[in-house]
Amino acid sequence: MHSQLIEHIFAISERYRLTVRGAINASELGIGAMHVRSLKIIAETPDCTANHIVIKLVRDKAQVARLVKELLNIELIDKNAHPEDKRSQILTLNAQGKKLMKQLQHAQEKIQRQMLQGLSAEQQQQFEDIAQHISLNLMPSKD
Amino acid sequence: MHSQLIEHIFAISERYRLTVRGAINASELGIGAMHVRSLKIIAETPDCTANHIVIKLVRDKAQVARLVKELLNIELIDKNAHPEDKRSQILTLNAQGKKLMKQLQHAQEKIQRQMLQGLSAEQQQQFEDIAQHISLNLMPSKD
DNA sequence: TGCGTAATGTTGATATAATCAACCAACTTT
DNA sequence: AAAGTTGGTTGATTATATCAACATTACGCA
Repeated sequence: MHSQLIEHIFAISERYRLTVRGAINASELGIGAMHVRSLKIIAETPDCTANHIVIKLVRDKAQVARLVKELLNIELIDKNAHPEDKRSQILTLNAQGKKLMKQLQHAQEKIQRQMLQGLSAEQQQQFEDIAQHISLNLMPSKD
Repeated sequence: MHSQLIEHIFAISERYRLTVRGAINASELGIGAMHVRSLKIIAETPDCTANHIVIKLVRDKAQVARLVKELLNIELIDKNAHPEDKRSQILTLNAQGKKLMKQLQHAQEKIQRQMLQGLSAEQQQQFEDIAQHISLNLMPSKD
């Protein structure tokens, strides 16, 4: 059985996280991996709400609320009233957030080049497809 | 670029962790994913030391020291003097630890069957090989 | 239209995991 | 013998996660 498989997955996840952190001086900004992931979701989602982030990250809404609050505090994002639902706010990157997002993108591209080194395009695609398959297999079911 | 790739990796890692946790009633025992990983390392390593766990998990030795201490406190492992190095202790699973290890193995086999469902043996092997390749690519270098 | 339920978000409290620094004893190298 | 390194411990702090309770708003149904 592939008991080593999950250790490789853990290793990739942990090292990627550490590498991104180092690359953007996360400590200086007082943000961590989860802040970064939230920023990415806000960047790529029109009309992004906290609830959307909860769904995407599969996280407790309390936790996401705190992440959003922290991003507002360090002025990387703005929030605006939802046009239709008074409970919600629309989250967007502000100028500073967009700037950081660019830096982040450079860092992540570099890391991805490193991680995918020595792999053919076909292998990369296969790996991504299987990773998606596995992650869906592990999706918490509703029943 | 495969910016979704790392999100799949994160998803697999996080869901696996949660699933194992649930499967062995980790909260009852007061242990978490890192305890479990440490137990596995102790189980499969003759003459296991805390330092060996540090190397395997790529973790701060302070953290591993605390993990080991907690495992000693809940009486899943024993420690014995190292025959040659007074600084070290040899860690081993005791009867209770071995029992839990069996439970854990059942749980992990089940989860792995779930995660690998719908994948051919060849795909599984390819995925594991590429995962190992990627994790080595991300290994922190000494220079 | 009013009521009950669900959804969105917030806050407090607590638990798990991780990191940095300083320290001690033991081992290795010079 | 002294200096440097290693294995481990502890305190302090930070990051991440989860549970529970709550308030407000939205929705569905009788």
